[in-house]
Order: sequence, then C-alpha cells, then structure tokens
Amino acid sequence: MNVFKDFEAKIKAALEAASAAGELPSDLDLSRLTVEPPRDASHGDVSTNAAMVLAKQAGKPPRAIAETLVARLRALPEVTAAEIAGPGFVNLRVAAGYWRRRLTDVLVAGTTYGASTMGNGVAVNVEYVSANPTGPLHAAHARGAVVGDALAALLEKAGYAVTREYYINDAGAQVEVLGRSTYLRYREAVTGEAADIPTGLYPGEYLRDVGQLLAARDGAKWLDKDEAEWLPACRDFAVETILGWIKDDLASMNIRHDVFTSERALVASGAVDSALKSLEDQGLIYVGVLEPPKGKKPEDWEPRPQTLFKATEFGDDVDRPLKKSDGSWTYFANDIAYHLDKVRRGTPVLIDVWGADHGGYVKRMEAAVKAVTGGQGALDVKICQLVHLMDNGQPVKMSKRAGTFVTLRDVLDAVGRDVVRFIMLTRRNDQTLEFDYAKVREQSKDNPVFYVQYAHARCRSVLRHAAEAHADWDLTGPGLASGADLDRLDSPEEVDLIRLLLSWPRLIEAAAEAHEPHRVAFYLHDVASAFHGLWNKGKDDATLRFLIEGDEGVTKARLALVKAVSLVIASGLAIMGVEPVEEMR
RNA sequence: GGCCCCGUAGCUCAGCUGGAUAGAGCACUCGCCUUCUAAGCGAGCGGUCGCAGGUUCGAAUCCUGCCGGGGUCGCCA
Repeated sequence: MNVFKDFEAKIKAALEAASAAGELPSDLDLSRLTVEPPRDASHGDVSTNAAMVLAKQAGKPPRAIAETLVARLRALPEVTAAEIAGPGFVNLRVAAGYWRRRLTDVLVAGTTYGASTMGNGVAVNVEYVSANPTGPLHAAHARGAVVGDALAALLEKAGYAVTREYYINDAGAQVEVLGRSTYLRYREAVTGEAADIPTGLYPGEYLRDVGQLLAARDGAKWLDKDEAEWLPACRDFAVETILGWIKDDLASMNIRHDVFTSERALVASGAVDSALKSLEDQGLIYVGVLEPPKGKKPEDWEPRPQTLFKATEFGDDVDRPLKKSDGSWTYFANDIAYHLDKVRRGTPVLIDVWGADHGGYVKRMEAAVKAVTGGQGALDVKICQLVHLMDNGQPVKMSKRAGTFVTLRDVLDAVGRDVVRFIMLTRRNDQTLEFDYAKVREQSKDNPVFYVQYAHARCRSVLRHAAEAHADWDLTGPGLASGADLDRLDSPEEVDLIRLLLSWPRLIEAAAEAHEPHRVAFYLHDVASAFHGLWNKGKDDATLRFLIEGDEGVTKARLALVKAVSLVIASGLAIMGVEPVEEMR
C-alpha cells in the first residue's frame, strides 16, 4: 500500500477528531488536501497542506489549524516529530522503524509491488502505432509504439482494464495507390521486364517483394484481367502482406495488440452512416463553404460547398469536412465512427497515441468524440514529437529498401530492443528526442539504459555471492522478509533508499493518472543512482558493504534491501518492456 | 496568418497537475580502485525558469499579450 495514502488516512482521521472536539467546523471539504513527500528531504518525510487548504473554510489562520493538527499527529506512534513550517505546512518525521517495517511490503509482493487498485477496473482503450499498411514501420513509429505499450502496461499496473488496439487504415485513396504500385511490381515479377514506377505511386523497393510473393501465389493469373479485378486483389494482398511485416516488427519489440480494427470493415458495416446519422439528428451537420485558411494565397483557394461537422461548437477552430466530392466519407468521418465504436464496445476512456504530424487533428477529434458520445467518452491524445536519429552526431542514412525513410527494423538491428524501448521513454512524449546510436550503446553512466541495468546487475551479483557463501539461507523476497532483522538497516543512506523504494506505488498512480510513462524511466534512474551511491559507501568503508563476513544479522538485513532494489527495478523495467539483466557483459 | 507543442544552469533534460532555498546528468575543478563489477561514487562551480502583465496567502507550473524554435493548416490518411 502507498505509504502516503496511509498517512493521508491518519491525517484525515485527526481532522475529523478535531471537528468532533469542536476545534474545527464539521463537513470540511478535503478535496484539495495533499499528502506528499516534501521537496526538500530536510523538511521531513511527509508533508501536508491541510492547514492552508482549510484556512478559508474554517475561518482561522493556517497556523492555528496547523497547531490543532500537529497536536493530534504527535500522538501517533510512528510520528517522531510534527512541525509547522513556512506558510502553514505540517511536516511529519516518521520513525525509521516505520520505513524499515514497510520494506517487507516490497519483499513479499515481489515484482507485483506497486500494483494499485486506483483504476478500479475501469476499461481503457489505448490505440497506438496504427501505421498505414502501405510500407514497413518507420523509425518514427517506434516512439509511438513504445509510449503506447508502456502506457498500457502502466495503466494495467494501476488497476485499469486495458485494451491495446491498432487501427488499420486500409480504406481510401492510399491503398488504391498501393494496389496499383503492387500491380506494376507483380507484372515485373511475372514478365521479368523492369517496371517504370510513375510519380504518384509508391517507388519503395519493398513492393518488389510483395509483387514476387503475389506472383508466386497466383502466377500470371492477373495479367490479362481488367483493373476492376486485379486492383482489389493486389490491394488486399499488399495490405495483408505488409501488415504481416508490421506485426513481425512489433513482435520483435515485444509489442502485441489485443484488437486490430479494419477501417474498410468498419465502413462496410455501416458504422459510419450510423455514427454520422446521430450527429445529423443533433443538427451538427450542414452544407457550407469554408473560409480560406489565413495566410493562404487566394489563387490556391476556390470556395466550394462541403458537408461539414460543427466542430466549432465543441472547441475546434473551424468546422470540418465529412464528405469528399465523390460522395464518399473523409478519413475524419470514418474516424468519428471508429471512436464511437470503441466507446460502444465498452471502453469509455480512450487514449490515442499519435505522431507529431497529427497535432493539427487533435482538436477536431476531441470535439467529435464529445459530440458523438454525448459527453460520455473521454479522449486523451498523446502526441509523440519527432525523433532525430543520429549516429555519432551524423544523421542516420535512410533505408535502402524503403528508399525515403529509416525503418524501425534498421534501428532495432542497430541498437537492440531494450535500448529502443528504454531511450524512447527518457523524454516526455511532447518533447523532441535525439536518438544517437553511438550514445545509447555506450557503456557508461551517461547512458541511462546502461546505468539502470548496471544497478540491477550489481544487485543480482551480490545475491549470487550470498547464495554461494550461504547455501542454507532463504534469499527469496518472503524469505528475507521473515528471516532478516530490518532494524539493522540503520544508516541514513539505507533509510533514504527504503523511502525511495516505498514511493514506487505513489509514482505509478501519479504517472498513470497523468498518462506519462516516462516518469517510470526517471524514477528508475533515481533508484539506480541511490543504489550506486550505497554501493560505493562500501568502497570507502568495508563495514558498509552488503556482505559482512561473520555478521549474519546485518548481512541478511542488507540483502533484504538489495533484493528489494532489484525487485523494484525489475518491476519498473517490466512496465517499460525492458528485460532486466543478471550481469553486464 | 490560424491552431498545436516547446523555451528551466554553457549543453541535454526533470520538476510529483499551485507550495518551502528550482533539481539531475554532461562539460569544467578537486578527491576516491590490495575490497561484493571504479562500466562506479563523492565534493565544488554554474539559473532574472524566453519577456511583460494578471489571478493567488504562494506561480517554472494557471490566464492574457508579445518574442524565439518546431509541427500542422479545405475532398492525404
């Protein structure tokens, strides 16, 4: 259990007792009350703003309320000091013994430590990757893939029921272009005559593979057919084949989606007509002429009537088109239906992870979700900013096979899965990220992947040494929890590290609530740093090493701490999808 | 031009959704290896949180307007 929740309950109980005693009014609004670690550890272990938040309601100055609160909190056995500071903070110092006892929570829970019931089983749909099935995944997709997957894992850890979803954009003009491009490569494969790919079609080398596979399957079957016959065949074959590649690439990153939804199937099911009908019934659709975008040259602009959605009524800047001139739905219209579909499938909370180029699309989608679900669905769009791929400061060359971009496969081959997954989470998603092959492969503390892995490996190393020297000791988490006298962890550094480990549940809840998986990466860096520091204490003073010959009591206590560190790091890496290593090579 | 994101130490970035003296890493200056992996650790140096207003007991954080960088902008998805 989250230790700060524990103290929050104690503080609220103290306030209620004060109300009952007539020192404070009853029915206090405690919604803005926070119980947190103070920023500066020298202020204590637990801090609350209760007195300041309640000052107005109680009609008393903050310090007077603080006095009341402090008097009651001092009586708690685990509180060694309660002080009023600054404008009215109440700071508590908690007995070191409290923290030490709590360490057993980590040892008993193992890598499930930090799991929360905060989400209460609420269904959340996280949609990520959703790359168009017209070519292999780009390096840029890696970021969205990792952020989405880690966010999904984080939400699961926080107690939400998560669906991981991929939206296949297999409708519209782009897949027609794919079909035509594939046909040329197919003909090339069958006849042996090099194809000339006109502009407007996809020139990528990878379509040669698709053409050859189609030729292998169907032979010359399509050569003398009409376009009306070969186009759907080529299109569907290409989509299926390329989607297979995409799934392979994702599997290489240990990313698996629960649901793949086809845009084409969605349209065919009539979902779009039905979704748009509901907007129409609400009077949110009309035919109108849009103003030209400001700053656009007038000669590029011809006013024309379009079927529009009143996005402006839901916070967007302009109304948005729903129909193309040929009468078919726009991508946006399909997307409205798709989001409604997700809500109707039973997930009221929607998260979309998109690339930077879709930033301009966020407002209209949020507006549409509001409109089409009658405010029932909540959509949060996470935009992943650009990734600048470098190698030793030089931009990485584009893929030969794909022609115009670096593929995700190239990046994986260059640095490996764990490095990609970790580094992609070392920035907030809305911050651009520089990804330098040379830097992320470096084995030094400048490389956060290495630094965190090294801390875990050091823990495992200590535990291996202990197991060799004392084959009869139970070094499992529960074994150490019951077999170690944790009061032997008496140095301030050890208690600091315990406190940090015990803040893991709180971090998970905060990160899950904010939809910010990167916080896990920063937290693990902190844990690793504290552990490396403790390790080096043993370099300066041999009595501070973890394994003390002839002192079973202190050794077991320290092994319990080491074990707990390894468990928390492993638990954090699991959310990030990174494999913890046993030793560095 | 409209909209979105970003602007924090010389550099790369955190900052727990409004709290206390704004934190790490790199770089620079010192110090620590007969010892569980020194692939590491410690100390020092370094900031008008882009600028100007506003809200508040209290602002890097919220609001408004500027400045700078990136992205995007009517039947591409």
